[in-house]
Amino acid sequence: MTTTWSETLYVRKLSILSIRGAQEEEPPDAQLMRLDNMLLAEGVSGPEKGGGSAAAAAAAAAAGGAGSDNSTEHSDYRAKLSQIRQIYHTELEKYEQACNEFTTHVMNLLREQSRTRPISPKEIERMVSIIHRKFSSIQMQLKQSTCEAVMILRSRFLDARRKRRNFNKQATEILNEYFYSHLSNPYPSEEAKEELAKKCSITVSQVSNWFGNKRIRYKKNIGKFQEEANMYAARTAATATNVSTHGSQANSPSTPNSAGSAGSFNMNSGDLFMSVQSLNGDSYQGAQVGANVQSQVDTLRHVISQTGGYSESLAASQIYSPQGINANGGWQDAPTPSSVTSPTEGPGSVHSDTSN
DNA sequence: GTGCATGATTGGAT
DNA sequence: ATCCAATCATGCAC
Repeated sequence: MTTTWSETLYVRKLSILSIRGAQEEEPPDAQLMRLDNMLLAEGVSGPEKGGGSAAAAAAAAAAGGAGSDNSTEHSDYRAKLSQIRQIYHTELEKYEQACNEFTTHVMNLLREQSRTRPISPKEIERMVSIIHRKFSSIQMQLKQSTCEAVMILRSRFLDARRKRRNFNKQATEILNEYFYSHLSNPYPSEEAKEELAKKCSITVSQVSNWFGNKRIRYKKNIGKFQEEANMYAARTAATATNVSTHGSQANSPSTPNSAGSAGSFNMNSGDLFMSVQSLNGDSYQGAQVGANVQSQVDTLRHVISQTGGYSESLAASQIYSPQGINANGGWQDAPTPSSVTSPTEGPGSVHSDTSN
């Protein structure tokens, strides 16, 4: 049995209630009072209407945030809560009725027995109290399970994951554009996050989530994202007109160049070879190089002009390791790209991308 | 229905 | 505090 989110959630909350009861540290009245209070607060046991809607409104407000479509969910919540409420009340009534019936039944029995043997009023009192205790424990169970039901209902409405909505296409494009144009270091600053959030009309933490997910998923399966990368790369290239002329220049030595353009983010595993292979397709090259120009071409040209050729290891070490995902994986090892790009900072406007 | 995509959450590492 | 990695729960295409 794997515990679901709702189970863990309500079990955590419920432990406050149930642990004490199990320990019997305090009179059961206290536990009963807690249950009663909770049911009252949730609007289950209180007056017909009032507390319930307040609790529902609070839950919906907490869950909905800025959402405007929570009215249906709100009514859904209310409907379910009133369902629970109804069940609770009918059951409670049933128990009370049964208790009364059973008490009178026992009283009648005792009365009958009193003809044959003497029965003290104390004995009657004892019997009645036993019956009442039994029924009140049943009642407590009912209250507890009702609390559980309300907890589950509430946690369902409070859990954001249940109302996950995909971001709209425009937002995704903006985020992807930023991601792929900052592929060498896809860690937006706080300000950048804020700006992206504003542009996409999402929250900053959603931006953070998105980048966290994107980085990890990109790294896990670079090959899968290659096409997407190329697409956004081409788009960025189209906007970066001033560097497009250099693209062809850097384009001529095919292998190192394609590796270089891809190298900044592909140095993780066997995926590298896959992506490099795909990049060697002539249709990709220009776009890919053009896309990365803002952050890469200057570095490339610098290295190329310095080495004068392609000493494989040298080129690789100079191009890949500082900026890209290194052998250990992750961009994390290059947290300050400025130190990496600083050698090339003089000739080119390497940081033009960050100003985006 | 099933499988993949995706946003959110959680726990651990730094 | 931020990030990564794993995972959850939902959305969506088939």
